[in-house]
Parts: sequence; C-alpha cells; structure tokens
Amino acid sequence: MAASSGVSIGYLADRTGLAVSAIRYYEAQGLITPWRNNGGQRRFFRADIRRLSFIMIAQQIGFSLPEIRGFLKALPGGRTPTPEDWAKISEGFRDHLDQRIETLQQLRSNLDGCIGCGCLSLPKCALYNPKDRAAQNGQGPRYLMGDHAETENNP
Amino acid sequence: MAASSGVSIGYLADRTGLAVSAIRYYEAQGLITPWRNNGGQRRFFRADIRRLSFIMIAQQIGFSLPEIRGFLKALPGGRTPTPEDWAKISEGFRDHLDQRIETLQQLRSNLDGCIGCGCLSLPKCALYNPKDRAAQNGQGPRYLMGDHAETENNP
DNA sequence: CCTTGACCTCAAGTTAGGTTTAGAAATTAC
DNA sequence: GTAATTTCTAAACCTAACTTGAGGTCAAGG
Repeated sequence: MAASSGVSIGYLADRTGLAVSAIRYYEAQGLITPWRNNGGQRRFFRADIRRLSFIMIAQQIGFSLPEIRGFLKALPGGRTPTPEDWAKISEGFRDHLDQRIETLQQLRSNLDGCIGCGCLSLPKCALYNPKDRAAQNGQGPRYLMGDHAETENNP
Repeated sequence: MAASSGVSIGYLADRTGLAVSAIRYYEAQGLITPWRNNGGQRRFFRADIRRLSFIMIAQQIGFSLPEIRGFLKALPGGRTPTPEDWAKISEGFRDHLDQRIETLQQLRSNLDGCIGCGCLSLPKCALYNPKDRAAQNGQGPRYLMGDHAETENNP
C-alpha cells in the first residue's frame, strides 16, 4: 500500500463499530467527506474515527443528523482536527447537553406535581413548554397541554 | 348530549394538542382503549387526558410506544385512575428517568476526557457501554470504539 | 329536512436512519 | 496469476410513529 494514503471504509467500520453502510450514509448526509483513490474507493483520514465517534455520541444524546452536521461545521476542512478544534465544538455541544439535563431534572423534580398527584396539570410541568427539540424523534407530538377540565367528574 | 357519556376524540385532541389521527394510532397500539357510542364513534374518559399526557411525556424522555404500554399496564382497567395509581406508575418511571439523567451527567463530566482532549478514546467515556436503551432511536449505532490507532500520523 | 362539521375505516404515503441486495470492479493474500 | 475479500453504485427494503386521502356516516343547528 502507498504510505499515508488514508484508510478504507472497512477499517473505520472496524474501529468504530459502525456498519460500512452507515458510514456511506453519513457521507450522503454530509457528515463526513472522504476522497477517492485511483480505483474509486473511499479513503478517509485516520482521525475520522474521532469524527464518527462524535457522531455516535451526539446521536445517543438525541441529536439528529442535520443537527450533528451543524456541530461538525465548526471543524476545519482541510486538515486533521486538533484537540483544540474538538474542544471548541464540544463547548456548544455541552450547552445543549446542559439544557437537556436540566429539562430532565426539572421533570424529575416535578414528577410528583405532574404525575404523582394525579392532576397532570402541566403548566407546573417542566415539559409543558418543551424547548428541547433534540428530544423529539420523527414527527412526534407537537406540544403538551394541561388537564384543567371544566368539571372533572368521572364519566 | 347524554350526561356523563364520555368525551369525543376531537375533545381529547384539543385538550392534549395531539392530532386525532395520533390518538387513533395509540388505540391501535393498545395504549388507550375507548368504547363506542351507539353511532360507532369513540368515547373516552375525561381522565384519558392524563393518560395521553403521560404518553407524551414518556415519549419526550425517549421511551417507545411498546415501553409506554408497559408502564400503563399498571393502571386499573375499569375505573378512572386515582392519584395513587399515577403515583405508583410514576415510581418505576422515575427510576428510568434517574438512570437517564445520570448517564448524561457522566457524559458531561467526561466530556473533556472524551472530546475536549481530542483523543475520543472512549473507554473513559460514559457512553462507551451505553446501558440506556431508551436513548436509542431506531436502528442506531451499536457500540462505540476508541481511537488508539497504531501510528496516528496524519495521512 | 338539509347542511355542515366531526367522525368512521382502510390503505397508502412520509420521515429518519439506516440495511439489504445485485452485479461489477478493485484490492489483498497466497 | 489466481482466488478471496473489499469495495463500488443504485435501488429496494426496513421500523417507528404517524399523516393523508378516499369514500362514507353521524350529530347538531336552523
């Protein structure tokens, strides 16, 4: 093999645990941009392991691929990202993470007020006005509404 | 309207913010079981607003509909759930929530170790062995692997 | 009675995030 | 040099969680 000519998609798949097909899909979504060797095969930077790991972590936390693409825009295009580059993008990332944790903590602290008391009257509830769009998967519910029914008698 | 004969699907939709079609879908998935009036239209308990709100909250946190169906099994079938009923099911729910918060907090505290340092070597990372299956949407990534490449020179 | 809006069923379409398949070309291993 | 892997593309398929549409019914007001 030619020295330092990049790594194959299979190598990245082995190192990250991702399926080869998933990595190709991420390329199609603009999350990673390999070049091609003479034979037309994809070649990646070895450092793209980090990039893929970042994608996997962000997904676990609940971010969509377009959102993650946004995070990764902050990385330099032409060269291997440095520790400083990663530190920079992890900052904005951390803010989102903080928000997400706070939302869940509020929900937990209000759990009795929301659910345990049986009223589920959600103006009290942390999720009444969910700001945390990262938590939404797909075409999920739009918003939550309270239950302050007029008479509230059993049917 | 006949007194105390239940509420319509449209009423529930208005009160919860869910689409009518979503409520019908939840019925198909066994999350809610209305009865029918003489004309064949669905009738719900007024208290089903709570049930639907619970579904929406649990979804926000990341539970799938089958999982939520499991939570709701703990509710009584024949009568309107009491505050105590809700308190009971919110307990198991809270455990899941606690776990989820802890996972995210560990990730945050390790964020510099995982991402900020640029090594992304995930044995240190809270998400290296993700136990939090509720966080996984769809056929997501299977596991995370570190980046301790042999030579680690730029390509 | 008539109209209007809410409701019904059932099938098909949608989006996200991928996987699978098929047939061909490139690379690696012996 | 040949065989065994990998990789390539493109299109089809998959699941979850819904939405949309067609064609028809029910209920309330005037």
